[in-house]
Amino acid sequence: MKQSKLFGKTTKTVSKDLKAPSHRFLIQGGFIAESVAGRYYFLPLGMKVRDKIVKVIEDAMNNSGAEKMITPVLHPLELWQETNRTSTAGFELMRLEDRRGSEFALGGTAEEMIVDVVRKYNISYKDLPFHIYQFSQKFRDELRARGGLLRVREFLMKDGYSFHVDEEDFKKEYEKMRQVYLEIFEKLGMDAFVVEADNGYIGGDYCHEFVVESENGESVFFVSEDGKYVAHEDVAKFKRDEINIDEQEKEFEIISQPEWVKTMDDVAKHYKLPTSRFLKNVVYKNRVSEEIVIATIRGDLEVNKTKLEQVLDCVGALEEATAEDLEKIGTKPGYVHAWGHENCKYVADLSLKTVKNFIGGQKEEKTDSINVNYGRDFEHEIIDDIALAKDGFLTEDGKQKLTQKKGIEVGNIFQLGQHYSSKMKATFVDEKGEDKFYYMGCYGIGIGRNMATVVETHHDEKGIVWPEEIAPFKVHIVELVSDDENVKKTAQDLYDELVGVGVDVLYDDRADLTAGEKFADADLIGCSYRVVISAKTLENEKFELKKRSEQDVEMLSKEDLLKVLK
RNA sequence: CGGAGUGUGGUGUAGCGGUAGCACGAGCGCUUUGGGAGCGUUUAGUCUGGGUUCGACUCCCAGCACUCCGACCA
Repeated sequence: MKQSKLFGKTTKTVSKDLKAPSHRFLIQGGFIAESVAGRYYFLPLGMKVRDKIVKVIEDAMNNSGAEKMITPVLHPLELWQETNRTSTAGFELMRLEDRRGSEFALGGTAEEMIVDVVRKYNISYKDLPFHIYQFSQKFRDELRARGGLLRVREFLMKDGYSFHVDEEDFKKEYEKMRQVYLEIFEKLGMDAFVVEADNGYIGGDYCHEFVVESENGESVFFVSEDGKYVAHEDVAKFKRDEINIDEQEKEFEIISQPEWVKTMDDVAKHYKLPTSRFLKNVVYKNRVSEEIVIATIRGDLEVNKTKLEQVLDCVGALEEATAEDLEKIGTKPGYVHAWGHENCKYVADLSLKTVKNFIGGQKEEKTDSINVNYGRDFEHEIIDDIALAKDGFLTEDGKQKLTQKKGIEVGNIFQLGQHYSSKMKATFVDEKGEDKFYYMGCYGIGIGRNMATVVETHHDEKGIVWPEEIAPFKVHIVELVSDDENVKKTAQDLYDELVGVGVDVLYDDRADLTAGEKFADADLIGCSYRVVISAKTLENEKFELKKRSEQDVEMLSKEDLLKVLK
């Protein structure tokens, strides 16, 4: 490709609003352009990279035995109604209607479509297992897009779905995909953590996220010292330290307490005790059932809403309660009791068993209760793990420290079980001639997000340093403008020769640009090798070669140069 | 969806209740050519709709868009 003909330009300045390096460099380098928030044009340069990432994934999938296909982008809404995901899907579905009044969802994930196509055929256990996948544009009505390609409303995703006779067979595929995914991310130049995660609205029992550590990531997860336990904050288990478990239980009392004592900090100050000695109530409302949920937890811990939803089996349904909600159960913010409210559900965190003689739980304007003991003075019908883990907490067995990390979720694999096949009555015939529901898994990778994540992890102050596998071009020939006609001819000859043997080359043939501008662009775009041809290099009949990832330049004869680049 | 903020040439920005300025880019001419070069010249702008005012880019209201925080989120 000749750079003079390349559509899309680099820019010297870019809005300071673009904080994520991937966002800034991809825009500045002319890889992508914003249409509206969360929707991007991929310019020719960005398309080159995207195609290469697609190729890496496609090759890996095909090698694993999966088969590529494609579903329509418009999904009949009835399918989503079959699985009851029109309202419960965590993301708002984008809906539309054709002029005959048929309703569709713009695909955001494709479980229903795939199950639907599979159930159109009479399939025997002999046909199983199989794994079908696609690359397709996904639409998600994200409330807030951010960070350029890191979180968007429309993006290319590889999503695969495997079908099995039972869990045992499925597990082989799950394990295989875990390896395939790790190899894909390695080829893309990234080290991914395999993180136990929450299933969310996809359904099923367990799943893993592949997370690349990064400052600009949104996934928070924990890693044990030996690296064997890696879990997302929404599922991370940890040991609650025993605060004063040996203390003797004292007599329950209601005592007076100054009116200024309102927050957790206030009580800690007033009683001169750590916040772990107090009871805390966090109130939620189930937006589907309207039920009020009161989560009671040790004062120094926080409730993890996702864990709470898992415990109550109401994924995505909880929201913070408002003052009006509290009124309905006869109280107001700051005066929620740990027992006694009618028409609401109480859930306790395991931490309530680590403290004797809690303070709090029955706060009124001028009084509160002290020496409150869980199990003696109050007890909730549910006690479970609903607390947020924090950096430095111990693993469940108490043997290792957990380190908190932040990263970008670049892919994930899900166990779906018979969640979809049973809801959609998708069956195969087993060896006894009986209809059985498929046992399923699904596997996703967002292409644009991977592209952004590569930039997040492969850049310096001047621009992107693409891994060779997915660099837009392997070689960037930079011809420095000169009176010497020979410079142009030498550059053109080298370009023709490399292109002739199938090397991917970008040739900066632009006239009237200074060396500085050309070098700055080359650094920004980030091709793996830069070859400079100028009057100076020609003096010795040499070519200057520099790897983008290294500082030093080499002067090579054409023969040696071709050996490196071919 | 709640809170905050911002909207000025293609891009990045300044400014003021009274003629809208700078830089980059783009076009042309000349010069220059190893880290975003110089001179001259041309080009192009106050988000939309109302209101206040003699006069609004500026103040007020509404809408839209974008950014940030929260909520939400394979």
